Order: sequence, then structure tokens, then C-alpha cells
Amino acid sequence: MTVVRTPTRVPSPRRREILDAAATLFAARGFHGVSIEEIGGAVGISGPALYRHFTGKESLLAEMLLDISERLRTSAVERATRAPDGARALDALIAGQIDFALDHPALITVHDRELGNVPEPARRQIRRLQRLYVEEWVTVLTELYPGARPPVLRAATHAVFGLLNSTPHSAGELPRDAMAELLHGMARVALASVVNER
Amino acid sequence: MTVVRTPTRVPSPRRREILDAAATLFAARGFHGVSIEEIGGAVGISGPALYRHFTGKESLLAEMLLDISERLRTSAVERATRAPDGARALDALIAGQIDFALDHPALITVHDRELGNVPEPARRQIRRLQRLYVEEWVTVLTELYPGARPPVLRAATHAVFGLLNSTPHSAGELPRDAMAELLHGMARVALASVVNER
DNA sequence: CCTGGATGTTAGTCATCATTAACTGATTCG
DNA sequence: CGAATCAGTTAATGATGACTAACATCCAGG
Repeated sequence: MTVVRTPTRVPSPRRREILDAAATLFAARGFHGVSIEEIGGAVGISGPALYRHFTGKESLLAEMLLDISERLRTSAVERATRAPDGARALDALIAGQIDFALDHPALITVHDRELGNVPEPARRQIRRLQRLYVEEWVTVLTELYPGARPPVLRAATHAVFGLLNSTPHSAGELPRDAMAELLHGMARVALASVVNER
Repeated sequence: MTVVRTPTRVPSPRRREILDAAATLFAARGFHGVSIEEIGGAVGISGPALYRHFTGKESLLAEMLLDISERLRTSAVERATRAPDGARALDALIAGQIDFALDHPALITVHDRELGNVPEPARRQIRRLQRLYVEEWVTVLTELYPGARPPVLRAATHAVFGLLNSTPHSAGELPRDAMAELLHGMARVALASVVNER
């Protein structure tokens, strides 16, 4: 009945504001732990006014995850194709993920926590984008390490995501640049090590 | 008024059963996304019967996280002290974390998702155990790489936890043993790389 | 001017849910 | 035997929360 439409391509500033506030709240207490009233309150309007911008709480979450997945993937494609060689492409992917994780910790947190709460039509689409993002990494890695088998590279990629996305857990241990460098080095050698795996 | 008591040292099989079922549910939809009724249903009893075993939903969660944190930490201490040298100690810590993550994906998921929903008296205690667990790693790493500064080692440890705990996200990509080996290798070289960090 | 859309507001409504109450059947053990 | 404790049950209760309705304001453009 309800036609599945790709999210409005005119992201009004209000929508963004709401999505940002909701992300912070969801990251702290989870989707079901946050009320519509609270989300509204976080942007100065109250409760049901949100329904002027989103058709419901779930669709708000869906749009949030969809947006994150799209940003990650398109940024990855751009960076990878711009790079002059495989090694540089990998570095660009790593740097992109690190920047995103450090700049938007709440989005990263929600992104890998709340997929289970997205209703079905949108969930499939988000998964598709996530898969494409992983495959972007696998493609670059395959060029760089032709010996490694794709399932191994996929598993290693997921592991590196876990490593890079860990920053919300170790907030403030190190200044941002030092943290970025540290993570970049760890990710690079961790990926290089899979070459030696059978 | 309610005296904070360390969790009953006689873990009745019923309690464990309930905690296990609840962990699976919490991992899938989050603490607030699961009802008492559902948790009861998952173990064949219905709803309010849970109050014969736990004083409330939150205390159930608290006990769950407390138990996980304790198991991780005591296992780490045991393994580290048993090891003949620093390198072996680190390998033992890595292997322990991998085994736990692969054997209990739901517990791992809940452990780093739901701390924000634990009420205050217990939350502090859980954090304390988590801190001790991290410090166990930092101690071993310091012995192994005397040059590195503790904040860097702490950040690197958190990153490696993210790497090792990523398995719930990449379920079934690889057979268990291959996955364990892959993660172990990645973690080892990632940690070794911090030596070169300023 | 005045009409209509965009954006809010407050006051319901209806479900769901955590928790409590009151009651029942076993099993233990004195 | 009998009393108590254990582990359940079903039926309230009281909050909370998502969503809807009805109503207000503020422009923009004809």
C-alpha cells in the first residue's frame, strides 16, 4: 500500500537537525529507549510536531541509517576511484572511515546497533548499501593482495570496521590526530597480515 | 534501602537459562525493545514469573553485564599469569577474547551496547571491571613493548576489542577456526604496530 | 485580501509494558 | 502430618508512549 520512496532528495535543514539529535539520543539509550517527545525536545519543538517531517519513529530511523549507508558508500567509491594505485586507494578508504567515525560517533554507533529495528522494506535497502560498501573494500584489497580469497577479505574487512568504529568506546584517550594515525597504522598492518593466511 | 549485594554466588540453572535467553533477545532488539513477557516466554514460563528470580528488568540486565565483565576479567588474569612470557601472555589474552566472542556473540553484543541502560549503583561496578580488564592488557603490552606510552596502549587495546568483537557482524563468513586464526593474526600485528607510533 | 500550504500546539486515544497482588501446587524437612 | 518455601499462574494497576485530531500562525502568491 505505502509506496516505498527513496528519501526526499531535498534534505531540509530541519530534517537534518532532527536526525542529528535523534542519532545522539539513540546512540545513548537505544531506539526504544528514546521517546518522540524527547527527540522533539532536543530540537526545541515538542512531541507530535515530528510527524510534520517524518511519517513515524521507525521511518525516522530508517532514513537515518539509509543516509549513513549512502554517505559511507558514495564517499568510498569517490575516494577509491580517485586514487592513483591500489595502496593509495586502500589508504583513502581507511582514512575515510576514520574521519567519519571520529566526526560522527553517534551515527557510527547507531549504524551498527539499530539495523534490527528498521522495518522490512528499508532494511533490505540498507543492507544492500552496506554490502556494496564492503565490496568496495574487497575490490581494492583484491587488487592489492591478489592471492587472498574473497571470503577471507570480507571477514578481514568487517574486522577492520570493528577496529575503526571502536572510537566511540575509547573517547578522549588520545587527541584526534594521534588517534587517527594510530588507527590507520593498525588497520593497514592488520589487513596486510591476511596475505599470509591460508 | 535495598542493599546492594554482589550477585548470588549460587547461580541456579534457572537464572542462567533466563539470562541466556534475555541476552539473545537484547542483542537482537535492544533492552527496551524486549518485554518481560517475551523473556519469560523464551524459557517456557510466562511474564511475571521472572520476578521470582530477579528483582526487576534492570537488575536482570545489571547482573548479566556484571557476569560478563567478571568472566572476561578473571579469565584474562588467569591466562596472563599462567603464561611463561609476555608474548605468550598476549597471545593468551587475544585467544581468550576470541573464544568468548565466538562462543557467546549475544553476550558480547549486549556487553558493549547496553551499559547505558544499567542503573547507577551497578554501572560503576561494571565499569570498574571493564577498566581492570583493559589494564590487564595494558600491563602485558607494557612488558612486551616498554617504549609505548599507556594512553596509546589503552587506545590500541580498545581498538583491538572492536576488531575481535566484530564477529557478530560477520557471522558465518568463515569456519570458526579460520576466523579465529584470522582475527588472532590481525590483532597481533595491529598491536605490534603501535610500537612505531610516536 | 485571502487562500492554502507548511509548521506548530495541545488534548485525546489506544496499546503496551513493568510491576504488584492474590492465589495454587509442589517439595522439603522438622 | 504439616508448615513453609519455591516457583509458578492469572488478573489488576499505573505509566508511558506512539500516533491522531482539532486547532493556530505564518507567510507567499494570485
